Amino acid sequence: MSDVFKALADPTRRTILDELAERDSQTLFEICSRLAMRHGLTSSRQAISQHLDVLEVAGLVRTERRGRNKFHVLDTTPLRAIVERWPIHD
Amino acid sequence: MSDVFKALADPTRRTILDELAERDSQTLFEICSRLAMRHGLTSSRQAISQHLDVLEVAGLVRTERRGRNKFHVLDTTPLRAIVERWPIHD
DNA sequence: ACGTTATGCAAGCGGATTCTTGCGTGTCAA
DNA sequence: TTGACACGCAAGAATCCGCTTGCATAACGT
Repeated sequence: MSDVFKALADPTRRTILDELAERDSQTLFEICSRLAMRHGLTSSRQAISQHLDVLEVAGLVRTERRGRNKFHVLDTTPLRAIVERWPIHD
Repeated sequence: MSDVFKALADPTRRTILDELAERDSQTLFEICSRLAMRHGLTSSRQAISQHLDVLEVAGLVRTERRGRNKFHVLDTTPLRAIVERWPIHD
């Protein structure tokens, strides 16, 4: 549970989630280039790879290997616990 | 926006939000003693005071001074943006 | 088989965070 | 007015995070 909040605490990781929300099932290289093109991020491949590890441990990203590629898919179910923990009033 | 996630990244701060969700409008001393009694936390008064500052900057806690007391109330409206940013499927 | 491509692993550096420590300020009660 | 109480401020130490750097591994094309 703590992993989810720590994962969301970094702006680069939140942008990665945005990118995966737009286009699901991307490889690391796709994510790197699209982050640079569309979101103006200049992070290196290794940095983004480490961010994806954090997101995967938090359960916000699931992965699937095919050959030498690793595809990443968004999983927002851990976010449900946030809303259930502290009810939102109007 | 980033302040909200950073505030939620710390387990002590999340416990403070839990405590304020149970019993709203508490002073710093009330929060300190109830965190120790009911949640088993051993943080000092200054540490909790700094945590409350972080939560207030994030907009998750609002405060009101009366005399020498400062009352803290929970505000969950910043959490709405989280759910709206990445839609939750079933 | 060989080079290229996509990714993994791990040590180290710099900056941010958390907590402590000590003192300062304003408020209340007697 | 005096002392006790609730809280604020700020500097230092220890720890944590994100990033870089360099090398390693495995799959694909030719």
